[in-house]
Amino acid sequence: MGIENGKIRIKDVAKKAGVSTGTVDRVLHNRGEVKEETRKKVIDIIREMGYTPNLIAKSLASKKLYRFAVIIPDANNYTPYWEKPLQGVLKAAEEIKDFNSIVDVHKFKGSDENSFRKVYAEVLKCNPDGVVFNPKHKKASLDFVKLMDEERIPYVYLDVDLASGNNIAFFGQNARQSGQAAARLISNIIPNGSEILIAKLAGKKLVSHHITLREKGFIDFFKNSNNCDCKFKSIDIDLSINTEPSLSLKKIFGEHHNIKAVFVPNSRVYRVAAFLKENNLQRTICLGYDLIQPNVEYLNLGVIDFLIGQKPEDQGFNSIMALFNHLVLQKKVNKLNYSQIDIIIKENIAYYNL
Amino acid sequence: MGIENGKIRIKDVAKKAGVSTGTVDRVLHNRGEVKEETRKKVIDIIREMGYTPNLIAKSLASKKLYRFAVIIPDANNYTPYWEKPLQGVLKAAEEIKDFNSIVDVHKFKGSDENSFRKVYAEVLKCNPDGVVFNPKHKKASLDFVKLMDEERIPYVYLDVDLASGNNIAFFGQNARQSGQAAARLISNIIPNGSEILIAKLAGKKLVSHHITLREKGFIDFFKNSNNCDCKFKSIDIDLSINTEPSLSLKKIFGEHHNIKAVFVPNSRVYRVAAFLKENNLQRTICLGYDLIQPNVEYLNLGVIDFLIGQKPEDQGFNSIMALFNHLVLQKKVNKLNYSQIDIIIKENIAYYNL
DNA sequence: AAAAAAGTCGTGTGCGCACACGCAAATATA
DNA sequence: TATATTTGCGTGTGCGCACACGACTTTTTT
Repeated sequence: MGIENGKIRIKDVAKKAGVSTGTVDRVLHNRGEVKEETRKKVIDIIREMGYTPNLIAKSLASKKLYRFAVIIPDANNYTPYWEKPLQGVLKAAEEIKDFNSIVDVHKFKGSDENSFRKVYAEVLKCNPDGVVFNPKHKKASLDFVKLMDEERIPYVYLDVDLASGNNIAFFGQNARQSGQAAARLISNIIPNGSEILIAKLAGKKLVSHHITLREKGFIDFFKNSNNCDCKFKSIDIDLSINTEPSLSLKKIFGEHHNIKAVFVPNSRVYRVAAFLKENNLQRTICLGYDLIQPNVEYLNLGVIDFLIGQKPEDQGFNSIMALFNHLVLQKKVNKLNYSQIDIIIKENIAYYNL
Repeated sequence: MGIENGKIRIKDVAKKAGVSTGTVDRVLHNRGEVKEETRKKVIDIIREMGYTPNLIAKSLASKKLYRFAVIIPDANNYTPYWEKPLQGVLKAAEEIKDFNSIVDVHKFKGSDENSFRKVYAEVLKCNPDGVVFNPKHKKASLDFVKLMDEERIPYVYLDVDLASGNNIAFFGQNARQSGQAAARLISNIIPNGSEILIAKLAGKKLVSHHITLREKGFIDFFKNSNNCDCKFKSIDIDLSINTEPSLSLKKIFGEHHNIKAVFVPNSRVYRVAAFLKENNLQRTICLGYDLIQPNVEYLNLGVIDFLIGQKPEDQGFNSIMALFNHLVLQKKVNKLNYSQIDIIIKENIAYYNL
């Protein structure tokens, strides 16, 4: 190391400037107590020698402990999905822990806005240096964001893009575009004039913005494509009713005999797959979202034909790293970060589902 | 920091073991000069307290400079592909440079075994601490590997798996499986009884093992699938003849009128796409490999229907990180690392081609 | 003019670890 | 028994940086 290796240290700058390391340090951190004249000189020499701080040493010497808070829905039987971003978050936590940075994970009940409000109040009390959160509850999230802006706490959106606020970054999928990709895959396969079922399965009647966008992209693709005149049948299925989704699906398939494909714009596609299998409808093309366990099983059985993936682990990981880069390393981070739209079939799933 | 923050330091271990930090250090580095009895005790306490070294401090204190060498084919007009792994390598280099680690990139002429031999001789002279290389030339690579084994230099295979040698890791695609994925995509679309053209375009008559495996996977899929009786026509096209590939393709399409799909098991698919476009054969399903620029263009034009990607940037990046993890962080690294088999269509390419 | 305050700047210490050095006890050699 | 040699271990220093402390100079106040 040292200057002979091309690495300029504070010491080298100080020597050349004819001052002490302390003075250079004060200049570097804008901590004042330096005569303007010497400050200028030091700055010049810093530039001239191309000094860049050694991040390793910087981190070791710094007593500042960075605390990052993560607020995401609790993974449960209905939404095992959120385990994946969590994995990524924890991996990031491991990776930055030697840089005086720790990550606290807070979970809220996905469907419950008040639960979210309660959690963010807790988080604010901890005075975090940065926050990653899932702004699925728009109103509450806007309130949260306002508070963080006041306290100048930087924050990152995960999975959903609030589209307003001073977030330093967003990580998630371009929902509309993913619907278009899904449409292309299906339109490749089914004959002209087929019917397509769009099945929106939700915990309650809550169909999220996300899902709407996916559907929109899906339908738009067919609209804009000249050689494909398929008919759509879009239905909402309330999974909190325990005869569902069987009830609704039976009815639909009974009434429409030309349904060649089912598009499920969220991760509950395995519920539809179960129905298809039980009723010997495996030849119906079935496409849904996310590589959660039951979906993967039906894909391997050949009941689900395609899954759209979005690397939720990476999203979780990158969210934390965005905060870290912004605050600790003071690197620039991209604001809009769309994940890949992964197309998963039986033959390539082994290399995604790690 | 310190123990009150849950961070166990050498000092803490030493105190609890009733020895000095020096002794703990000797135990940690297996540097001997410790009585077996105390060694045991220290080891136990390390485990008990869950000590993990602070990588930051470790790196700062270490005077050792790690040099990694990378040996890959030179990217040129025929194989722009190799720019991608290089990008990943350079990104990794940037990321580890504060950890006393530097990366030297050496290029050889892809088609020339002697060029490869010359380069590896140079590399060995530099006494690298680790090597990442592309063992496309089997014989020469085996010789190289032998020399490295003698010098106990760890090495990583990139893109091609030599299947012998003491490599610490391999990064690349499962070629056979990627052929299967390709087959599924095509078989979904084309009607039963169609003909499928398999066009192997190569610089000379050199068809690599890679390509053979992709073809094998492709054909096997159809064999094992019961409801698909397609006919295959497999041809080799020598691109060093400058009337190719037009000449061969014209002939084939003239003789076979039921070709519904073309499978090109490497990145030269854009040459076929150009032919299809010129001859108004866009309706033929066209599938090939790798997201190089001309391929991407034809995908966006709708001439190429699918591309199979393999994240070569990640492969390059991960190869270096494997060496780094192995040598510097002394973490375990997986030996066999198959990349994802990315399925790329017009609608999702924007999120892959960065 | 003396005392207080403010403005500048150098020095020293510690972050957690690696490693050189050297001391003391145990063992070997004479 | 005296003298080498080995074995086992503690101490000290430095990696590049952040920051506290104190010293010295200049300016302000009384």
